[in-house]
Amino acid sequence: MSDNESVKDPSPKRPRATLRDVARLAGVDLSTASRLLRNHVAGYRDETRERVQRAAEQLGYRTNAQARALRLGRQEAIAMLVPDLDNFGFTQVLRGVQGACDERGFTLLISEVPPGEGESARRPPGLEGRVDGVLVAFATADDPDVASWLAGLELPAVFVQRGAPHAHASVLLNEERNAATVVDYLVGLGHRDIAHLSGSLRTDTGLRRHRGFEEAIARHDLMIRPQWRADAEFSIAGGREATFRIMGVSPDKRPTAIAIDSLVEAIGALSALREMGVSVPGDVSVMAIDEHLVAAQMTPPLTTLRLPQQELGRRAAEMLFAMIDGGPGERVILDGPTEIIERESTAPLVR
Amino acid sequence: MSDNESVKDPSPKRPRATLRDVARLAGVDLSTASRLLRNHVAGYRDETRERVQRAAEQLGYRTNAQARALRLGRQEAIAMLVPDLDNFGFTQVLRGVQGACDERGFTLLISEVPPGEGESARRPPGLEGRVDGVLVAFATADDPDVASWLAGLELPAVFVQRGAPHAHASVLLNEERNAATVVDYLVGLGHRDIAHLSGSLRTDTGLRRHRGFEEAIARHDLMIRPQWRADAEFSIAGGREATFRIMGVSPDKRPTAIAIDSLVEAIGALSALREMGVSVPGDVSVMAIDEHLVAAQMTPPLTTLRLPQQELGRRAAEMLFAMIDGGPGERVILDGPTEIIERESTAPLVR
DNA sequence: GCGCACTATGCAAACGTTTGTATTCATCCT
DNA sequence: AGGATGAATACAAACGTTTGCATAGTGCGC
Repeated sequence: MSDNESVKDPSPKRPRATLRDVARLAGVDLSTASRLLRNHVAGYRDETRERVQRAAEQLGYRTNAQARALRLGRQEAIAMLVPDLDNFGFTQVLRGVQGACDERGFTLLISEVPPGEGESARRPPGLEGRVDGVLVAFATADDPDVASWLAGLELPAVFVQRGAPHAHASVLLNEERNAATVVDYLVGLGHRDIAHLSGSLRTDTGLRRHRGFEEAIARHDLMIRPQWRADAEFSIAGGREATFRIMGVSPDKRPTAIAIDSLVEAIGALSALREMGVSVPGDVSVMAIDEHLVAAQMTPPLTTLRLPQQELGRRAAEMLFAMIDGGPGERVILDGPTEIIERESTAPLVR
Repeated sequence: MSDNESVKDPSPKRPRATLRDVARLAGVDLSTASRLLRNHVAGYRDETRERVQRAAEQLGYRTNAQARALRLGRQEAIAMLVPDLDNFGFTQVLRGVQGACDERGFTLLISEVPPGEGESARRPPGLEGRVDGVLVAFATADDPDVASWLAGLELPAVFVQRGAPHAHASVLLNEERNAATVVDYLVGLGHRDIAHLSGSLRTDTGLRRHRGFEEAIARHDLMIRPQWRADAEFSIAGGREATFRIMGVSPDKRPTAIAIDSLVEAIGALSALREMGVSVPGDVSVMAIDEHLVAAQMTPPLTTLRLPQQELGRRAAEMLFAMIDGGPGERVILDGPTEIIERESTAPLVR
């Protein structure tokens, strides 16, 4: 620390104009000002309305969100809880949520809640009275600790993207289909020995992709070695390690393709394969679910399945809004369009 | 959309217990309950204190943040505005901020504010009355549009990481030194023809790194071709394009090393170099400022300069807290420790 | 037994809104 | 002309806290 330099005080601290000030200046009652500024009110003279508007403008009036919240009993704000801001999977979802919030005039409060290790889990403070509902993108929603904390919040909650505890409102993608799409693509390239590097099977998403994978394998009448199924955390390290497990067999027993449940894991996988001297896609094709610009920058650039994440976020937010308005929660599976981004980590099987 | 399934209404909607309820149950006055629950009050009997505490517990009382905020005139919350959640540079800073907030019991509101294209810039709504101050990590703080919006907020603001308009409170790193560190390292490897792929020169950070680079070059008594200075946006695409400019000269006029201002740009650079068939580090060494796990996964793994970003975030938050408490803003340059992470994108010059 | 200094607690106002209801005033109908 | 109607606006309560001040109760010295 060095080289500090003070700075002129930015504001002369004139206290903010209140509604009362506006009313006084416009020569009307408080209630009149309130109604006219929220403007969906008929029954006032245009002249009065204008007078109030001018007064507000002149004083630089901005409505005090807390007072409003207090009176209304609602915040017009929601929170989105993500386990890890570094995970590429979330930013697009967040943007979808953000868009929906902007439309409704809701404030979005993003909070990173690293998956809890028992009691040490961070419980973001101040959600308490600050938001009307929560979007939860945990991998570990089943964690009883997190679950009970969430319940204690007594707020409408929608689980999104990463799976949901039983009977909770949620909007998820058709993960069975997504996993199947990957398998179908790889089979289309001629592969028959396909491994699955799954995301955590403790998550709904992981389980459903697993199911989809298995069904697709069966549908194509393929066989699979037990070692070809490896479960990992949604992280670079998890992907690396699982890849060593999958490929750590004699070369003739290796799969010719690996379907990977997330981009972060795929990045780890690439790193492991390089270390093992396995050529991609020469020896093994690699394909990941999740799309992000960075996939194009790997060596080789990764073939991915792009998911409609933005729409996912938007729908989840909309459901949450509906619940805030008293509606019931639902469990919806979003069948939005996916897209295979063909890059260079996959190739037809030559034998 | 398909397969929707309704879900049992999660809450019987018992209205939240208020302080009045607690007081009633404990048989004390509202004010007593209030004081005892915020507990830094002497002068009450222990028995009363306990009675209140028990009542609160029994009713599951949680204080209503708005009411409190309204009364106190402050939110105990701050916002951090980042231009792009996809940029690796921010997550660590965010964690530092988060840590500081947790300690003070402040709520952190993260918001992505994509750099504005004139009027279309998104102004996150509801900052208005919801936070006591703002941390700004824009690249484009000089944008008059953003600046005036920020001023209109009339909130204490601290600029962090990406540079600050004149005379605004800020905490930045010693970017001159950082740039120099990179140059020194490359020179130590024997390089004398060093290019600089800068982050946007419209940012304070960009300018200061540029200055540091030039000074270091001069200090080592080196020469530099004009084409070796390329300015780019802080993005993958920006890095790619700038690299084509730098290397788009006859091979004998190419630099032997490139110092890059950010990891995202470096990722783009690697992609461009691969496309041009330039070997890294065989033909050219590449080193980037900013560290992130993903740097280890590039081909080749990138040598980087790790910045004390977490501390940066923490300090910025603390300064903001001080300003919220009425203190003056400062401009501080953080001279925290940096670390060179040596990987495989740099090599000694052989000639 | 009276005032005094405490100690422990209650009273009430205030923060800035929103909104149900009351009021004023002009107009119209019969 | 007198009451009913309706338009335009004002009154006042309420949301859930915090906090300055007032008050009731206790023990004490005289």
